[in-house]
Order: sequence, then structure tokens, then C-alpha cells
Amino acid sequence: MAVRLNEAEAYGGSDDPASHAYRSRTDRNDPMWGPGGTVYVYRSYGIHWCANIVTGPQGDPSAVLLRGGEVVIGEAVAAHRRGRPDHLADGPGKLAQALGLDGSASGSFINDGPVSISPPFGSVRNVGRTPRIGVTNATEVLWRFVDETPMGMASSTIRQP
DNA sequence: CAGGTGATTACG
DNA sequence: GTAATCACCTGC
Repeated sequence: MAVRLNEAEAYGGSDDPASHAYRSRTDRNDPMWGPGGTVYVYRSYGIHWCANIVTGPQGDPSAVLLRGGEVVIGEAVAAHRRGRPDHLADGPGKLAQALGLDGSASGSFINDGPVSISPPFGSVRNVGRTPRIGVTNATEVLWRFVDETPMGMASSTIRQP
């Protein structure tokens, strides 16, 4: 199963009031202090799972929330996991579910655990920036990134065997 | 548009 | 201890 990522949000540490790492280090957000490439998955609103990739360095929390993507390989698997044929990965909770990620993936390492990421193919153009969605603090920073490049040789894919 | 669901935080 | 707040999704 693979998706082409086209939407992500950046989160910082003690300098970012919207980040889970803004307050104390807990069992849940501990992976955010890990080295770049650490996977951080948290439960959202008691129901959904949302997946982040830590951007490092170790001990300095920061991460990128995988907000959305488009399934390019294994659509049937994704649809089965989602329990519906459409809206497979157009949101952070849906994306994590389509990838089969849950709390057990948190703390694993990218390319050495349940998920891996490939770098972009070719150049990525048309990346729009907006405020982050669903946050009530630090709404002034444009840390949501949307890849508006047409489907094709662009952007990253994230893959899950 | 409202409700589900549970971890985490703010406050006494 | 209790109450409020969430990096959301679904179905009405």
C-alpha cells in the first residue's frame, strides 16, 4: 500500500503553543524527542489515530503531521482498512487508518518499521502554505503545506507493506 | 450541522 | 478529585 503525500503540517517544540511537545514530555508524546525519522502516532478525539514523522534532531522536539495523501498502490487494501470505497486518505485520521497505523507504530523508526517514506520524484512545484487546521494557538504561522502539483512524477510516497 | 470518544491539561 | 480542551470523522 502506498500513498502520495500532498498535505502536511509542521509542529515545533517548546516554542510552538500548538505542538504536543509544547508542554511536558509524557508517555504519549515521548517519540517527538527522538531522532529525525521517528514515527509519532497519537490518538485524536478518542477515536482516530494521527501519524507524524519526527524531523529531529534528537532531544529537540519537532515533527511533521501527515495530513493527507492519495492512494497510488493497493487501493483495495486501503478501502478495506477504511471500511469504505472513497475518502481513503484525505485527512490525518483517514491517512493513518489507510496505512494501518495505530499506537503500536508510535516510536518506531521510518524505513525500519511499519512505514517508510521515499523522497520526491523530480521537482515538487505548487506547494501552497496556509495556517494549520484545527489549532487554536499560533494560527499566524503558515505551517500547513499543500502540494498542488498534478498527479504524476511529483511529491513523496509513503508505503506500508 | 451535531455527536462520539478518551487522553491530557487546568484548576481547586 | 472534576471540567474543559482537543493536530478528527461520519452521518444526518
